[in-house]
Amino acid sequence: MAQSDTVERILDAAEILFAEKGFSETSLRLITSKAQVNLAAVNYHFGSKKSLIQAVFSRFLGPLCLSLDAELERRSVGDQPAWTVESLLELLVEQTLAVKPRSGNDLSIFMRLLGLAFSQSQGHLRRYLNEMYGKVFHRYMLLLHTAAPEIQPIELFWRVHFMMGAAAFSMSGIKALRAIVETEYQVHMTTEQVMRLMVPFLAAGMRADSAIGSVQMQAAIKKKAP
Amino acid sequence: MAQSDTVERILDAAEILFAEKGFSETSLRLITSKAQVNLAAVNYHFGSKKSLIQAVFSRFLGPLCLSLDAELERRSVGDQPAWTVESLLELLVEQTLAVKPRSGNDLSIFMRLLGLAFSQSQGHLRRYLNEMYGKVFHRYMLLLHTAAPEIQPIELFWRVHFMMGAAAFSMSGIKALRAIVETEYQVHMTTEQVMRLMVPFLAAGMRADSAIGSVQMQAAIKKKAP
DNA sequence: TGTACATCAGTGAACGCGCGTTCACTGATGTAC
DNA sequence: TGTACATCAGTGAACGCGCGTTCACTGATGTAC
Repeated sequence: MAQSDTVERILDAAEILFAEKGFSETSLRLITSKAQVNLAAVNYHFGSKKSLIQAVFSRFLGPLCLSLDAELERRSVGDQPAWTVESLLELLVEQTLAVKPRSGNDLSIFMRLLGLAFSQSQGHLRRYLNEMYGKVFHRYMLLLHTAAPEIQPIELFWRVHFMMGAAAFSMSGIKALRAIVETEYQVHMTTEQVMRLMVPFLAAGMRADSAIGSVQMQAAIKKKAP
Repeated sequence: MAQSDTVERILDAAEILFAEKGFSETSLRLITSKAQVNLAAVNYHFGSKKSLIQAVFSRFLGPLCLSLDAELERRSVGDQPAWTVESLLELLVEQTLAVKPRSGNDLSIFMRLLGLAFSQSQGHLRRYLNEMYGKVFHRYMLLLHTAAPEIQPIELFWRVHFMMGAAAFSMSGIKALRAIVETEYQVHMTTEQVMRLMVPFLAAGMRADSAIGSVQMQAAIKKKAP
């Protein structure tokens, strides 16, 4: 290899393999052989497998969060129309779709990685993502709160996670699911169309009547001493 | 150990450890030392680690699917009230909660295991679960369709998967999420309360206005020759 | 009742294997004088 | 311009470790005659 595209090649291979098999089921030997680089190159460039995992996430979450934050900033000045739940969800879809063409990879890879970040017990990864991107996430959460002020913050928190689950799960298995749709209903759908199908589903869920009151939730609330 | 509670002890330990760390991150040495049995006992009683994983799932999914199927059967005869989306979701929650007290384990363990079944790439497990419990799942899907006939089958298909995603995802990370809620909002919530919070969210999503028309989806539909 | 054998749950030690990581080394390129 | 040295990306082989699995064995209990 002339000069260093090694780092990019490792990231490309790792991204695909992690999405396919999970983190601990993907060995460095598998990654380096797919990337056609030396086994020791991962530790040379990244230091450890953990750091490689974090780098894979940063490569696509970095630009996404940057442009998402910029867009939120842009619309926060002047007399822009107020955010609605739908427009916030659509913004997220737009921004995600815009980041996609980076390496020609299928969008489902990013979504599946996102799902893994939550479901696999990689404590270091959750800490890293929270430290790096927690601020944008929090800002987005606040806007959702202003767009749906009738939902209590706690319920909003859970609903956001229900949303993320629906997205991460369906997107991560989207290849197999699209195949089923194709044979079962004779309809071909793109990943983008599935994402757009998700918007009204999620928006309706976000706007649903609160369940907090009807679920004897209040009894469980304990205010801690300040 | 006098006589064989060894099998149960292994299952108890494996269940907890799998839920905590995932399948491949949990070694047989960890399981057998927690269960206080000999390392070789797992292979003696179960044959392999894969079979142990399947046995862990069967122990709680078996009774759950049995009683869920029985309940669906019971309400299908005579002039019972028709199913609604909400009542179907609530039935699922009730049945899941009813199975829980088996060994005094926290419900979140079962939920996290269910989440792992989808998100970890254990092909053998997905095949096994589909073979064992696919029939009840299909029956439940059909009832959902009769409860929400205004949703086109394709969109219903996707919405069911959005639902499963929301459930599997939030439940599989529930321990960490509950901890966040506790520190951030000073509110303690049980897994059961979170599950009940999910019902109106999912039901509203299921009932949302169709997006198929407004999403230029029609243009993509291609009818295949019969 | 006594003996021989079969069954079965469980055991302890070892097996080979693939893992992440390390380390001494190479060879190309840049820099100082 | 020539030489000595530094830097840096990359390499090949080996390291020790923990893994799932295997196997010969034990000791208690049941069964046949």
